[in-house]
Amino acid sequence: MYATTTMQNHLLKQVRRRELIRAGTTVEQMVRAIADMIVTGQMLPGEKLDEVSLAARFDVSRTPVREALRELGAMGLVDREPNRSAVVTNVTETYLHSMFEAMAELEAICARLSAERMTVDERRTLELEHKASMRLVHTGAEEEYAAYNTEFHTRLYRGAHNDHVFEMVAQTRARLAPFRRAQFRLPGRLAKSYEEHDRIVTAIMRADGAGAAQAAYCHVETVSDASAVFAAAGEPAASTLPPRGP
Amino acid sequence: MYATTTMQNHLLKQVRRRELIRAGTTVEQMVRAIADMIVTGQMLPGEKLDEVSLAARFDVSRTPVREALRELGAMGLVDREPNRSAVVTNVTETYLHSMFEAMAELEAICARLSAERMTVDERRTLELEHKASMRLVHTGAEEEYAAYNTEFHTRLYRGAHNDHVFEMVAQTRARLAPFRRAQFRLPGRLAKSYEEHDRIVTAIMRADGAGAAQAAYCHVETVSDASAVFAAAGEPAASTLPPRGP
DNA sequence: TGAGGTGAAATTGCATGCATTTTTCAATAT
DNA sequence: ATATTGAAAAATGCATGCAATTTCACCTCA
Repeated sequence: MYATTTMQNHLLKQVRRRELIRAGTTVEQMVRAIADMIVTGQMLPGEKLDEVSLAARFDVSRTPVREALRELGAMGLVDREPNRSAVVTNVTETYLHSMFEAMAELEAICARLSAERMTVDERRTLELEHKASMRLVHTGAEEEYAAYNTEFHTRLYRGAHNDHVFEMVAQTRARLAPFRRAQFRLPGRLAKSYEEHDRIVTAIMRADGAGAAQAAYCHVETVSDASAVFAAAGEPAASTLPPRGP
Repeated sequence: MYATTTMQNHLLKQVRRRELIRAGTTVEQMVRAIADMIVTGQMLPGEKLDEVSLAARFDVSRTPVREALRELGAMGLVDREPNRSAVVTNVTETYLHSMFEAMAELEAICARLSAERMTVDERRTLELEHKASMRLVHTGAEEEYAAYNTEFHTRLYRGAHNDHVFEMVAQTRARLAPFRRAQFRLPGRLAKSYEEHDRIVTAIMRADGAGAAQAAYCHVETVSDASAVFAAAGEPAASTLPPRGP
């Protein structure tokens, strides 16, 4: 299937090795590549990931492919069942709801801790970049704003100064990614997002932990509502968080 | 190394298959077995897990062993680096602290949600079992109380009715397990634990979410302090959570 | 037309083997 | 005595091959 002679394989391996000097082992690279395809929507929930195709695609044998899939399974990005192909995780509406709710709780924690712990530098950067993002809102630069938005939230997660919380929130965010695509396509979403960020930033600058938590919780709530959310392969899933703060 | 003829292998496989009917694939079984050894302290942080030994021990080839190790790595129970043996995760004091803090936050969330969402049955069971546990405190049955304690907390996690939060808290608990052994060996710890449980249960029965969260946060805080906590291979790590509720 | 059965092809699960990297340990130098 | 080096031993990374399971097209029969 991967029809190359031993000789050729060795040559290929040498070539690949050089590319990978700054990219870790084959498996790590594959995990990143596949995770990225899932998170960015190049692979959709429900899509099959068969080992032979992936092996051909990455020009490796099935062994590293299987290890990558196992890791992706542990990360929650793909579902695996014995003797079945791995599948991009497609969660039930109930589970999706639980992830959004958990995300709101986690963001609230990060916002609260950020309000209490961010360094002067972190606060300054947060506020500066936040204000700069207004330009993107005015020009309606959806793509750019989406990128900025990711940075903004990552700053919150880092600002909490808790590595384990950071891991959890990053993992939850990755698993949620396939289901929150195109959230900035909705009209007026950019401006609303900016305003919500503003409430969070203001509270953090005041070291108002409770206020920051409340604002962050509500922010995720509206993202949860605004997101183009699909439960099972294109089936729309209404999903509203309970109307409380933490 | 695994010196068996093909013939013998097939026979062994048949035998194993029967044992595994209710245990999933070889890899899944190994993941459970190894995770259990780590969580229960049969393997200590820093201990090496070499593939050949594990293969011999479970009487399989290295291929499934490698997959199991990769999954355990993704779960955070072992550390893996390229071309190195896997090692039972041994975290820094700082990271350990961040896990305990995260645990406190997660328990607080579960307690709050439990107070708001537990069914009548769940509340009744929680209270009944809690009261029954007083007997164990009086008789000083440490082992039994530890088992009950696990059940108690699992009930809280379930009572939150949020599957993703449940997953996160379960994973955090598993990763913390190697570092919190023997927490009930300290004199008076059983009685104190019971009292703290009592505050949580009382708040939940009153549907007092904030009170339950506060009580749960403090409970983890004292567990964090009381735990025999070791950062790097036997090095004691003082670890106190900040003196706040969520 | 559709439900159910059948066998070949496709796919997964695991064993084995080879190349490469790390580890070990003794010999030598400082 | 400690540090250094270098080659043998051991361990990991990945390719390949075979058995077992699943999938799917096709056929049969109601």
